[in-house]
Amino acid sequence: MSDVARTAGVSVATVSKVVNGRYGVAQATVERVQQVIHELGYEASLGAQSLRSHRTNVLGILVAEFEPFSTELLKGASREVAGSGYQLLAYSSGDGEGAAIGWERRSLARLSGTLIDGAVIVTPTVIETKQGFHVVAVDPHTGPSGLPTVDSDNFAGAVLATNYLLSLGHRRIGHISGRPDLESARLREAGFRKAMADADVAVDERIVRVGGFRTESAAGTAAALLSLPDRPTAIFAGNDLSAISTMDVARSMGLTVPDDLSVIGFDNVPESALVNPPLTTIMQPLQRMGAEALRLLIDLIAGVERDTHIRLPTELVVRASCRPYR
Amino acid sequence: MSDVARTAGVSVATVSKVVNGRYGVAQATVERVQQVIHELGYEASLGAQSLRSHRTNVLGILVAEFEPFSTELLKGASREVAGSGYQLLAYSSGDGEGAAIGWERRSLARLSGTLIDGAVIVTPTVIETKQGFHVVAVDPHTGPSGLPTVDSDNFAGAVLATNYLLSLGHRRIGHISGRPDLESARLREAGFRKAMADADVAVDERIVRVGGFRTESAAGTAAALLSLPDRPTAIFAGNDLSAISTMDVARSMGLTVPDDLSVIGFDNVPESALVNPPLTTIMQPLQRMGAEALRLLIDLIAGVERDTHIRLPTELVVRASCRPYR
DNA sequence: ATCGGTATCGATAACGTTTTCGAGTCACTC
DNA sequence: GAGTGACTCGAAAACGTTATCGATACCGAT
Repeated sequence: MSDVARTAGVSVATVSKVVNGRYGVAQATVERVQQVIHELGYEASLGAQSLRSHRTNVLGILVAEFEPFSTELLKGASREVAGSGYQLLAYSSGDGEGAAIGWERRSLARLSGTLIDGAVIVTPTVIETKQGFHVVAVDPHTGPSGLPTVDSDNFAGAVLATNYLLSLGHRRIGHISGRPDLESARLREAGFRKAMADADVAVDERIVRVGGFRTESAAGTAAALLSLPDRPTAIFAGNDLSAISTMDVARSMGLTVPDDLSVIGFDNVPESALVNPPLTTIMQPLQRMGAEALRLLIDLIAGVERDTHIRLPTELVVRASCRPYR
Repeated sequence: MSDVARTAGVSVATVSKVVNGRYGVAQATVERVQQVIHELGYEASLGAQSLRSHRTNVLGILVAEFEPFSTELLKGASREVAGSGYQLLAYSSGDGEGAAIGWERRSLARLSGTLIDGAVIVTPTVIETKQGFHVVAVDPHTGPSGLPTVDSDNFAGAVLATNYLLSLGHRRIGHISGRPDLESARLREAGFRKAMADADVAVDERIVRVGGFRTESAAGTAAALLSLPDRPTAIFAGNDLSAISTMDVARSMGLTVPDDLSVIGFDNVPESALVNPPLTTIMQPLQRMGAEALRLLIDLIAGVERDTHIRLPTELVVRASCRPYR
């Protein structure tokens, strides 16, 4: 900036005023300075700017890692931010495996006082919101709490999945649930039980087990379920990862999907369409969730009065991993 | 930070030393300060930190938008950054459509003096590298120039695609090329011509036309090609978007793919597996490109001597959009 | 000739850090 | 008991920007 000032023959203060379009600079000076800025390719330093003015027109989206789930959200957010006058900054603390819990608090502390005007946090655990700074949570571990939240209807989606299996004639339906500390996992299990109850089908507790939402842990659970003497004819997995893992295990045990076993997942990650057979699953509108979260954040900053909890509908996506019983 | 200093009964200078593990602080003091830091949940402000020290342990990845191409790169980069001691910050200028060219220069200027220690830039056009600051380009418009670069073997991939169509017996093969200002598009066309020449098949210039890599423009080109009296029996599209667009146009003209027309794409974006029929295409290892770019950047910063141009192999992915001629 | 008002600009403090360097304390040595 | 060195700590400057406020110049009016 001082380069620009020197070249244009003015002070840095004047350059700053020109950059920010403040009143009190002669028209001729404005043009001259802008010319020099253009020539030198000057661009304000984000760091210094925010340090002083606490306003950057940059919104943050904080994720533990850039995996399929969060990158889909990112796409949606990116589409929404275009033309809003904001820029988007995605930040990952990069501690592999999200090993260090509390990443969301630390990242937020690092970026909030400075750098960004507001943030979308993906699947946060604990969240104490510093006041005067706006935060939107997407799919938080604990379900909608005090924070403005965007999530999808996990309960209804689980009912959808279970009813689909029931409609195919399955009665002996197993469930591989997610991590018990996650609200979404609890809701999916609850939806499963509700649908079973409504259909007057008793749930056999021996075929409802924790799979933990991860490939390896789900594989263990699937193997246990499938080696029972009266194994389930269909399995509702808590997420697509678990479902895919279940199909692998089934194959390795000599079972073919969907002939010997129907499997349905949850999430509709891109991979679910690529596996063999393509996975029937419940879609969460991830991109739309990202877009809604960003819109909500922008509105909050602008002071718009609105509903601060958005729940988006889930949908059944029928592919080829389920088949009528018998 | 001054809060921490006051609570711990020391000066901010001492706190800074503790945070950065500098020598010259008594063991007892270190422990007391760390205790207070933990209690107050203090985290250094990225902005102020970089402003002063020009070292943040944060690497940037600059993209025009978060679309499938760049988010795949991002996944790869994210995996690579884990455990490296760096954090990852993805930045998008957010001018929809990349309308404003020069976004890469402006974003870089905004973040480089401060905030990030180095950057990966995705599909940049012009790039003047400020010295003392490390930049890696992924798939640059102009091909490998002075900058350290990661790209995939577009030429060999195009040869692969063309040879596949030839091996199916097609002779009348059309090509919908990309934007002429992109090196990758030029290389793909060149590969196409090379393969045709090697097979002693003449290229009919009327069925080689610019499609521009975008859905709408490619649709126009496809429509023109397919309404020729002697339309091609197979089309090699410059990228998957163009290929998908071509299939749509073919369908709307009453042609079925692959029976009446074979189509092959390039990129292997996730969407290509989801369309009907699933698209046969050439895979670029996007995630691996992201990972390689990040590794290269880290090495450059560390001063490791190494090759600064990485070209990754492409691969044929056979799905269902091509069929033998006759 | 003086004054008030307006338009324009620049000096300067502040934002939250890091780094340098000098000052203070203490134990030891001669 | 004074000098020496090692160890610990804090004052202050600097990074690049923005906001405040006072300085200057010029104009027209009294």
